[in-house]
Amino acid sequence: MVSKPTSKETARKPNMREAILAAAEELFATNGFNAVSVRDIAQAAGANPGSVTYHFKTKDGLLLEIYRRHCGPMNLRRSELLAAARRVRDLQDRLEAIVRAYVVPAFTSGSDLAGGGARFTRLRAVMSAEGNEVARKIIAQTFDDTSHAFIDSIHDSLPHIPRNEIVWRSHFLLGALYYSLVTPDRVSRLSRGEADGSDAAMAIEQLVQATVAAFQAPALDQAAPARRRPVASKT
Amino acid sequence: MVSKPTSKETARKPNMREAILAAAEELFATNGFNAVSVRDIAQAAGANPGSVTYHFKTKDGLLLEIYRRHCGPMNLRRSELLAAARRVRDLQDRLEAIVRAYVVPAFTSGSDLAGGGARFTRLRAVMSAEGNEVARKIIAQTFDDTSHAFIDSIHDSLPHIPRNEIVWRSHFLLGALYYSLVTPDRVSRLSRGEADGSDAAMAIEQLVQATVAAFQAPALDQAAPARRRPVASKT
DNA sequence: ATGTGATTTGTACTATCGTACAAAAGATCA
DNA sequence: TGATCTTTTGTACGATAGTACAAATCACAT
Repeated sequence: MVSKPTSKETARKPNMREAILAAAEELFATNGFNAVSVRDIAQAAGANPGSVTYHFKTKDGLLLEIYRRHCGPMNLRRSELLAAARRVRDLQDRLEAIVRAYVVPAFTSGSDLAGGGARFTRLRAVMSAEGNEVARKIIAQTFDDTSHAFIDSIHDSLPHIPRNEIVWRSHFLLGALYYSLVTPDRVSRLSRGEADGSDAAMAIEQLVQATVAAFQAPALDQAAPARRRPVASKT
Repeated sequence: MVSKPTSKETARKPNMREAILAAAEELFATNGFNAVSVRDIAQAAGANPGSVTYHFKTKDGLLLEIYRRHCGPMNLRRSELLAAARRVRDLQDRLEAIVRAYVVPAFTSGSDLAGGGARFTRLRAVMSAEGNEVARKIIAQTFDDTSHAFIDSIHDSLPHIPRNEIVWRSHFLLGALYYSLVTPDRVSRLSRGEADGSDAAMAIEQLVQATVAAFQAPALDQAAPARRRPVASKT
């Protein structure tokens, strides 16, 4: 009962549990939850199928543990970066810093987990698309607070934009962020090989630049209504 | 139960084949490909599992037929709207019209198929996230031409922006579009019920407004480099 | 009414799924 | 070393997956 260095320091020895988590993360993020079997995961981790059951009880439990592993550190990092961003004086700079505080942790490692940031964000994107229930629950109760904090901070920088519209634009930001991680090859393809969709640093810069401009767009109410002219629809 | 007059084609009578397609579309778009069984689809369509095999041979064949059904009409509609948009004189109006020509067919019906536009786009988003091979192939060879046409048209309206950056921003647009259809409830939640994420007309307007501004943002090269100051990172 | 081709049904087969569980192997310390 | 946990292995079980196929049913021209 004693003498087990309470799982905090076990990280040094080659750990089967960690290998399973990493393999599951990668496979889920690439192929979705249902397309990956417990046996696939075990094989990728060099483990026995029964070992997965032993450590995580069920497949859902494994997914849950992946989320638990990442949510805390990523949220913490975001909060720190957001706090720093809010201290920026210049309004334009502050807005950019806030957006960057939201984007950067999603692309880079959220903790000491090697390169797990982008992979975990990609996983979240896929689970979100599949309407995974386990993920839905834990995400709503983990990230909604942070999202509200970001929205409010952006609203402080852009008080003339209604909060609802900032919500929409934040939503677009998250969608763009997700999609950039899910299908980076499409960027390479459409640019005819001239851009690399897998270049995280470039993705961040492009995303921040585009998003800051999107946030700064005039609100819908305030957009000159005379200019609005819908394109002809056939039906 | 007699006498549905066989007007020329099979299109008029209540068709089991159509019911299966519609049910599959909805289920795939909501839960992903692997989470939905052929039996689920048959039950939702009020059909027999064997009927699915009869009409579409395999589950992949069913998915393929869904794509075939929608890709043509949606592409056609987009081309028409794009052609009209390109004729707009005012540059600002033209850019907005182009973006609208890209967005509107994704949200609304792409043909006579009832309300299928948004549903099919949601399906594409989910298949893209899951890395579905069948979808990947047909999408790349069906939509890439159209995407290039849009990118080139936008580039014509914004010649001072490098084409690569327009590719990035178009990519963000598609990501935002997808995500709006995949999790509209998140908009409702984060706006504390004040906005309805399922309001397609509102989503279109918000998306167009934000995206036009994003496209008009200065290029990365041209963004005043003195202003760029990364937020402090801890690691 | 009947024959014919198209469709629907019912069922069965094999593969693989998630999970359970007992036995083997390692690890830890008196 | 032997006793006691912890971890890994091997295997098995019931459920469900995709698909095949023969029989039943339907639509309709003759």
